[in-house]
Amino acid sequence: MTATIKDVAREAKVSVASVSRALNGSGGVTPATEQRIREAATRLRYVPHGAARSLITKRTHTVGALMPDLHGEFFSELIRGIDLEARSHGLHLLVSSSHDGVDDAAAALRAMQGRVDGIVILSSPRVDAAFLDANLPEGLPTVLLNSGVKGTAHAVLNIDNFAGTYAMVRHLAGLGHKRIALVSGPKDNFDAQQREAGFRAAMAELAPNEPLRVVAGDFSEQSGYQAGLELLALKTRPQAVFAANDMMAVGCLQAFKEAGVEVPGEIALAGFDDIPIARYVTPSLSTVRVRIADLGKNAMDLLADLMDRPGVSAASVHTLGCDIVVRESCGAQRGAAAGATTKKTQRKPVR
Amino acid sequence: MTATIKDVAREAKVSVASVSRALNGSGGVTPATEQRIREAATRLRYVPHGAARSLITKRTHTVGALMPDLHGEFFSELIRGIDLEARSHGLHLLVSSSHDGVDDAAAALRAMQGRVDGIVILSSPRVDAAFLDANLPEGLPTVLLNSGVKGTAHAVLNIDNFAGTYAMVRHLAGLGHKRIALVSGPKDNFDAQQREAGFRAAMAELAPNEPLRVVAGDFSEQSGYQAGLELLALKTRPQAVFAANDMMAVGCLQAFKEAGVEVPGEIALAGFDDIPIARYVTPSLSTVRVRIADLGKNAMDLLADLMDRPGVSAASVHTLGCDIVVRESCGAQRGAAAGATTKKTQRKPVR
DNA sequence: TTGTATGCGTTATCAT
DNA sequence: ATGATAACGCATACAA
Repeated sequence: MTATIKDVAREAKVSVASVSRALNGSGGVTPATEQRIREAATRLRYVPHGAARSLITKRTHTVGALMPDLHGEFFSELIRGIDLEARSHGLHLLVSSSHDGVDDAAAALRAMQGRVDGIVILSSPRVDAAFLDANLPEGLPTVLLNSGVKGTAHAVLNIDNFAGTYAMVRHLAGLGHKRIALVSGPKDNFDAQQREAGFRAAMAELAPNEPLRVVAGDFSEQSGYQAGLELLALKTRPQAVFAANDMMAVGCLQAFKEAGVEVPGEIALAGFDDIPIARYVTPSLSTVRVRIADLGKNAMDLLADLMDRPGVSAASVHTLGCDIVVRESCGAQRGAAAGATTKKTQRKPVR
Repeated sequence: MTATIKDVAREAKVSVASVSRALNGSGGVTPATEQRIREAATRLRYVPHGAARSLITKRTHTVGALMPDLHGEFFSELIRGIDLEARSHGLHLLVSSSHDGVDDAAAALRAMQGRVDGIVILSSPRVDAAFLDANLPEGLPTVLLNSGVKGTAHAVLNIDNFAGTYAMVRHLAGLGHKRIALVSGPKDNFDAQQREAGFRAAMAELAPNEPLRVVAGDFSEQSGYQAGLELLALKTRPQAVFAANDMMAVGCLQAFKEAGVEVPGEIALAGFDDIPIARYVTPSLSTVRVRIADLGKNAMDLLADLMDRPGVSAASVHTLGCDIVVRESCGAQRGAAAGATTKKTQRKPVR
């Protein structure tokens, strides 16, 4: 904070250029003088001034993470995955979370100018293609997470919602359940859309003669509870319920419990996400596991890749596979058994 | 990323100085030319280069957050609280989490040099007073979270573990339980130490004739499970168990369930933290709630305060109160009832 | 009101 | 191998 390169130069009786060379290992400096310089540096507790360095270097060794206002496990695990991998690439992490409005996000993005070498963006309905075009500096390496935006010039990494849902529906069908209902998520949410698509595709194939039962939710526990009540009121009750996320499944479970309907005895239940709560409810919840930290790690790897070779077209689409986790709520044999259902982080370049 | 202040100056046909003045509102510029400059700036999508600006300004408008490798709710809520409050102060957040080793943390701290105006540090056994003295740049505003370090030159903000524990023990005692056992946390963990101290103080006062039953845990669910088994094996079983955190309480609960011991009928149970899982286990878990986001918010406020007036001695100790949350596991009437038990964020300057 | 010139701390270029 | 010195993009003291 206080000692600059000049101080070190004076202390070691050399020029600032030599100090820079010695400390950066650029070569061209006698072992003897390097030794002297290093000693002077530690004696003065010298640490290069990041801003000054990046001004000339054009590199901040920092990546930004832009995400909406999230609570809970998803956020922390994602950040954790990104940060861990960033460190292993020698990069730091500038986080800007908790922004809800468009202008809020835009301001955050602008503020990252000249402070980051690349950005990971977790999409939300508000942060779409138009927004990015308008606010993202040209040429800044960017990775979009869970994004529906197509045909952008950016790398996109998605959870394999479709395959995960499909696999779970197949599992339920394999247990003999044909009347499977879906509790869907918010209409404008990308994950929710894909999960519903997966559900419809699976049902069309596995139970083509069943009428589709879809009741709308919004990813909240409360909406899951409501959906649970609606489902119980149906003339012909479903044999199984697939909720588009775990929180809604938990809400359903509560509704079923209060109505005295046994799970999985009278009705099977499954969710999506594998939040920590899933294994602690009674009965424990079968679900589709998303390895969130891996999502962050892969995003960071993708970004580091883009940063390494600038100018190259970044457009590509990647997918992170999910596993299904069978617990008690869907009536199968109890156990940790998890079948890998979707290919791991398969890469499919967009044309 | 590409347009600099010079480009704007050329475009608006003025000097760079005028551009700077106009865009920073330093005054001394005709409304007409200001208008012209602003238009040129937006046309060129000009955004000031952060590094360059902070080089001359000596201000980065960024605060750092240094924390150990944490999963889950605590991390995310803390970051959320800090980030939210940072934004309202016009500050950005540079996160460095997930470091476990001392040198790892030291490197992270060094890397923040010249990139932040202040730091929030979540202490861990490894990050102690000596570490901070050695690695913290002199004069950099710093707030220590959940730290046992005394007599440092920094502001310290702690959870009121002592009072929270005391209040819960009092609640249990008020329910008629006198034989209360403690499942303690890691010996080198500051929170765990304070919670044990609170437990001992409460027992000394509320059940002075009872022998102390303390079984060691390490904050993990597994250790709680083990502790639960040990407690069941005791000649005289405790009437209530207070676990130093919720995860251990959940472990206990599992042990009790498997042993066919009813909670709260045969044994009452309480935890600490109020993690989301607490309300979803059966029976739901009574616990001491820590408002983690508030912890982050207060830390950020403290830091902003320090940053505002430099040079002033920062030494001070602050405490964030907790509430007890009564659920089913301790046998009281069901309900949300939460009594505020400890003073809110009281301020006690250290001499 | 506006422009010129200097310096922030560093790396990179070019002499020596 | 080492030292001057010019950038980097910006804010500001000073001159006009």
